Amino acid sequence: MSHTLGLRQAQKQKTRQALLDAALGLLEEQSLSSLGLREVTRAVGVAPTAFYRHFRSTADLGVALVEEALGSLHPMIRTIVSSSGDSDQRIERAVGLIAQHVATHPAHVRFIARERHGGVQSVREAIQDQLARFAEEVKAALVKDPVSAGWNDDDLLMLADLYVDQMLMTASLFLDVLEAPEEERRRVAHVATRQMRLISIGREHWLD
Amino acid sequence: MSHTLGLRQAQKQKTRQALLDAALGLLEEQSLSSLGLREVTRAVGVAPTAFYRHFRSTADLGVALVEEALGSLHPMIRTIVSSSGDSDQRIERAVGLIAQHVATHPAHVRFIARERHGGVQSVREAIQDQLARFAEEVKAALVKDPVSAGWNDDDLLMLADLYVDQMLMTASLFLDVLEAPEEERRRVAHVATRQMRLISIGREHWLD
DNA sequence: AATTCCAGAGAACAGTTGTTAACTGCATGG
DNA sequence: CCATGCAGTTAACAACTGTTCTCTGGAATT
Repeated sequence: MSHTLGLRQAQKQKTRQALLDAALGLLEEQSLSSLGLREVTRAVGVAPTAFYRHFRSTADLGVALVEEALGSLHPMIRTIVSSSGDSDQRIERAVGLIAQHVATHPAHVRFIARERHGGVQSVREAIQDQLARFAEEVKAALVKDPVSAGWNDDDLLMLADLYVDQMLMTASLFLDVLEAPEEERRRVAHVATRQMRLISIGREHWLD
Repeated sequence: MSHTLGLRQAQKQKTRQALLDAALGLLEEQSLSSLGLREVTRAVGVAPTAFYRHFRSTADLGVALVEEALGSLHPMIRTIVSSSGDSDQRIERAVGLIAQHVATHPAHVRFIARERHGGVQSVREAIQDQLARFAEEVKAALVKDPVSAGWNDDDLLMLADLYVDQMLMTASLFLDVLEAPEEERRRVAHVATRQMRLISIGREHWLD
């Protein structure tokens, strides 16, 4: 893998990224299934036909956006699951990290929340795949935790799924209050923290 | 309130319902923000301009669909929360009812899951409002449960929200496997049941 | 029986869409 | 240095969109 690209390919990737960025911006107030190819190229300042040099369709662009959006989320997950400390500390740190990620990548979070159940099949599938990966990763981390002693594989995956879903729900809630006064943002964080805590308590008593 | 409508109004409501039904059908493979008014009228077999006799815009129609879709869900919630028996029995009955509702009203469930985070603000808000109502209702039922003794209002609402979200997540999962072999549908039901159970366990030990 | 009302039809509008084909200019590799 | 490759342009297409205005037939009201 040469990381020194020719001027040619460098410029190409630059426009490609511009298309992705423009699309992400336009998707703040609509869904992917209504995103037009001309709309995107117009926002970038490039001819409509240039779009085809990079993507077969807007659905194709959507799949690329999934990679980008969930790629940025991946390192955060690793940080959360590898975090040390007691249960409450880890939960508060996790909620804080989620809030921070939503604040720095709001468009990514919005895109995933929106298109996870959205109208474009290929994009839905791409998201499901990546989330399944995340769940596997969470599960792998759970295995190493002493609390998980005696748990079977199925139950570990069911808990991992629950955590992933809860993480997305929380992220979406943070997104809704992004512009709201800090008081309300703290309220959302407080609710999310206690929901996570309740799940953790359920986890600790699962084998009773 | 006279429930005997004139021929006039009866025919009008009939067309209105036809528009709603056609829209719901078209929304199986796209999102509301890409649904065209002409598309809907064409599916019904009526002139495009007739649309305006019933809705200001497709967003307006979307809000009407929220009423319809979540209206059909309301009685189910009441059944679930007023269900008797021990925790495990109630959970299994709840999961069964959700599965049944998804099987009988798949388009409604898809619409809510899709547009909850979708691209049309007014519809998103309408869904949030209704879901907040549901959470209040769940909370009201939780108060009556002896397990909730000593819980404060905030924690009850946070648990109610968790239940509502979990219900929607489960419904969406059932939707994904609607056409799948029964084995996989049973697997989904099994996972959902254990997730609910884990939450219930957390609830029982919340005050420890 | 005469009048009003109104759900729906019809036609026309300016503007938009995705896709095609043939092009231009410049970075690239021989 | 010259030939090739290819990112992006230009022009044109048929098809589609939301919205307006005008009209019509039959139910509702008097």
